[in-house]
Amino acid sequence: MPDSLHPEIRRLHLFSDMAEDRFAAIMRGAYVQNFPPQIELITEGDSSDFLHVLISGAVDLFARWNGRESSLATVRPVSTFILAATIRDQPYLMSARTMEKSRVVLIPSQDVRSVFEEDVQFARAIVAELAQRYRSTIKLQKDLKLRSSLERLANYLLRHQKRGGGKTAFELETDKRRLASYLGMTPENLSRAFKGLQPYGVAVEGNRITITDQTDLEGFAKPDPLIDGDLT
Amino acid sequence: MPDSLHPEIRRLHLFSDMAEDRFAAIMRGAYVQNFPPQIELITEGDSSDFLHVLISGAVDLFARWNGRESSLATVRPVSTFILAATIRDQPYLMSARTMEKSRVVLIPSQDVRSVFEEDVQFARAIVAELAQRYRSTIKLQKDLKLRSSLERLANYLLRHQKRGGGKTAFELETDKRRLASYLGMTPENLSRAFKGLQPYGVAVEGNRITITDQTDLEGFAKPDPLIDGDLT
DNA sequence: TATTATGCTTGATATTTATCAATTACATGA
DNA sequence: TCATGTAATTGATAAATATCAAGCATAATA
Repeated sequence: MPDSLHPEIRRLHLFSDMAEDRFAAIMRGAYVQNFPPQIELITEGDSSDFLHVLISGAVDLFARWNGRESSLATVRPVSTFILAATIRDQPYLMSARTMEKSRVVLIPSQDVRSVFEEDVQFARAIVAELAQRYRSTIKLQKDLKLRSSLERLANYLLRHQKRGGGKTAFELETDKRRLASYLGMTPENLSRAFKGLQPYGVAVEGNRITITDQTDLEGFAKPDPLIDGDLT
Repeated sequence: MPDSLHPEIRRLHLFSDMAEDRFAAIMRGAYVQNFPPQIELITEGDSSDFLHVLISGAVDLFARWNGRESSLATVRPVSTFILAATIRDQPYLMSARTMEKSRVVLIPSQDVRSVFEEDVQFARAIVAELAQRYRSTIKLQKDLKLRSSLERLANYLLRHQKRGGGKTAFELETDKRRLASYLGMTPENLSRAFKGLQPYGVAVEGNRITITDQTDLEGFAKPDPLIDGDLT
């Protein structure tokens, strides 16, 4: 793996505080791979041999059961995924596939676990990361159980808008099929949900969303920092 | 707080490996409280001043939004709750209320965070616990997004049966109203769901469930270790 | 023992969401 | 440029789930 990638990975909160030689040790065993779009990187149930770090592109984390499939999260660079499985040395609970051409660093799980035992800074960083992710999934659960599909979409749009800098118009960064699955509905109903938000000030043109009435949409969506917040 | 409670708490994986003096330090600042049923111990949004350890009784973790409410988890003794909020020093995402008369140990969050910084064993235990809980919520999310309400109930019953030793007949340990909320449905629909499982070998008599046809029920429920497993 | 409160169940109906079947829009490559 | 495949939309219908209104148990209380 080229050393030129080190700084990017090092910048991740997970690795930023660890001792230099430990970091080097972890990087020695790691290697980079490039994947075309729509490649299944991970299949749920497999043993977690590698901690993955997405360097560029995008990855969809999803799950299957009884012939059905549902998208659970999107990974965007630069960030790690399937940390919990790696740490616990247990099978992956989610599958992962590239959404676009992606570059991924694979770190042998055994190395991660060893360094975790030795490096206190690293252990702490892992705690912070896990706690953060745990809280994110709790928020998702609240979103799913407390809101209707229309409300979920409305709040998704507001979150997305905020993350993009708060501009009135912005692009969806995923196809609608996947967005529907992520929000827990069918593509058909997502289409109808967009129409349903029109009266509240949402205009859709392909992947371009325009919030024509911010106040109205927020009035309907009732965003809550304990569900939609980035920081909390 | 009476020292007699120490062994019970010490037995928790979270505290079992830490140095004796650190444990003592944590226990010094802790105190016990007894609560009657239906008391709200924690309200989401509040700052996380205490790590809670349930010693006896039962606690419901739930969330509210826009006048609605949904049960997210049940805490049974002996175990901690709201660890992630404590570690991150961020507001609670869930509210908690006693389901029955309960005894709770309150450990100042500041103490937990200090010891977490000093004690490597403790930090590791926290990692293990958080990773475990994270994986549990992922499983819940899969349950919720991939299954119908009837399937969720069927699998819940099978999990519950297993946890109770696998006997043909067992008791629900919560009122049906809460169970419905936990499973993401209305009490009315839970009633109907029980009836809907009758043809698959489920008999209900108040809180007593009898699995009259294990094979049939499992054939319908299709339990999956990656959703329903305790260990994975 | 009667009485009241509470939780649970049932039936009727409404709403939400999914499914199925076409159709349209859009991008890709021959 | 046209052909072709894929995604998105639309309409019609079905299924799942929620709501509303009684009714029926059960257990606590007077």
